[in-house]
Amino acid sequence: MTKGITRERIVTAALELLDEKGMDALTVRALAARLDVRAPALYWHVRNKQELLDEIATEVMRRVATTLAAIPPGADWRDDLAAYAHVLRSEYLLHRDGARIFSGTRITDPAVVHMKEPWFERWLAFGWKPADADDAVDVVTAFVVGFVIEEQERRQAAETDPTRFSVAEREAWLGEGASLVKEAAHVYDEGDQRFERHLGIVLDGLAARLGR
Amino acid sequence: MTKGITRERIVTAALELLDEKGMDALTVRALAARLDVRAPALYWHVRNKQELLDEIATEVMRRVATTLAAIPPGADWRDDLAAYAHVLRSEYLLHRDGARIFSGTRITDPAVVHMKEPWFERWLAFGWKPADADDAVDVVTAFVVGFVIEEQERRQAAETDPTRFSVAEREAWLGEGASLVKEAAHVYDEGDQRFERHLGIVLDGLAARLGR
DNA sequence: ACCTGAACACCGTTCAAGT
DNA sequence: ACCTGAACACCGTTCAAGT
Repeated sequence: MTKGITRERIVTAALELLDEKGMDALTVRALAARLDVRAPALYWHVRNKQELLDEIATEVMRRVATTLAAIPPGADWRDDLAAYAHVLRSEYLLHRDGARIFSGTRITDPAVVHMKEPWFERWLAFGWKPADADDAVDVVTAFVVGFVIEEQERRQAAETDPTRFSVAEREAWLGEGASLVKEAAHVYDEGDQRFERHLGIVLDGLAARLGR
Repeated sequence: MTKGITRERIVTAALELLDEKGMDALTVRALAARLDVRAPALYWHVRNKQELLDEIATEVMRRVATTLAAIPPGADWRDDLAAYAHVLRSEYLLHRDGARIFSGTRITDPAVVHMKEPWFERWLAFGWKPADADDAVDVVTAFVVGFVIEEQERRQAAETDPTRFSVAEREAWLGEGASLVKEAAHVYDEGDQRFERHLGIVLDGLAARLGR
């Protein structure tokens, strides 16, 4: 009870560190320092850095699942999946490089996976099969992951090099030609609006395949 | 003309190294060794490791664009986008951790972006606006990125821990309950078939929104 | 113009030893 | 059971110096 390092405290501190300083600064040594301990101490609680990352990713997904469980269920699967997509994106956006780091996650806690069950139950009532529910969740997840990776990359690039994503600079960089590509760039919108529209497209696809 | 290190040769060697040994082994020093040169030499050709990664990602996207340009155009936008999705996934799968590394790409060569133009031209003939074409490409890209990240993660995990993704082991790990989640896992399919089905869903969404 | 040697300030991880 | 000190085998990057 002197130091009281636990897996929980390690994960919490790691997320704080990540948010404050970014992925490159999330080192075993820096994490140990934040917990007022020497680096090798962490290896008593966690096998290696990969396991640490798995643990962090699991915590993030636990927050997603918990947030969702607290939301009143929607009118149909479309509402539910939209809510999932929004919460997942929000949680990724909360953490620097979130989508990159936390996607392709090896969840370490079965309880987090169990939290899918109530959703599956509800969707079956709409006539889906378990495999359909699985497809739906995975298609939406893949889309959100891809979208937010691109989104966060863009934001970071805009921070370090503000000229990079200005329409004018981009046109100069593109040089002659590609007028349609340039025209598209002119009406390019970012953030929530774009996400909403693209998510709508994906959900429309599910409606077409799995029926509304 | 003694060593003849060029940006091109560096990128080619980096891709080889990545394929053979994986992402962690793609170090500046190992890359230099492969080119029969000392590490600092690379810094004459490339500003830093991030720029090197950008250059590699650009080469990968150049290959995607080149492969696509060599394919006879499809009957409609759906064929075109399906071809794009397939080529993108294939190119990612060719390289270890490909989707993770190459997504959120900062393309360094305008010529690669220019290669989108002919596709945009064709799709406008189907009644799309440039912004629609942009949305379509980005939604498909996001989906493919997310799908392949998950796919590659799964494969890697299966390599290092073959029991991890066996249905029986997973059920044991899940413990009691979550019967629908387990049922879905039973009929889970991997690889091409799953990709085809999920891509179909996304394309259906585009059809619903942007019209066939 | 292009490359090397040497150095700096770091990494993740292991392991004997301490309490 | 939990943590430290010291060490190992690395990193990316800089920079004076060489050719």
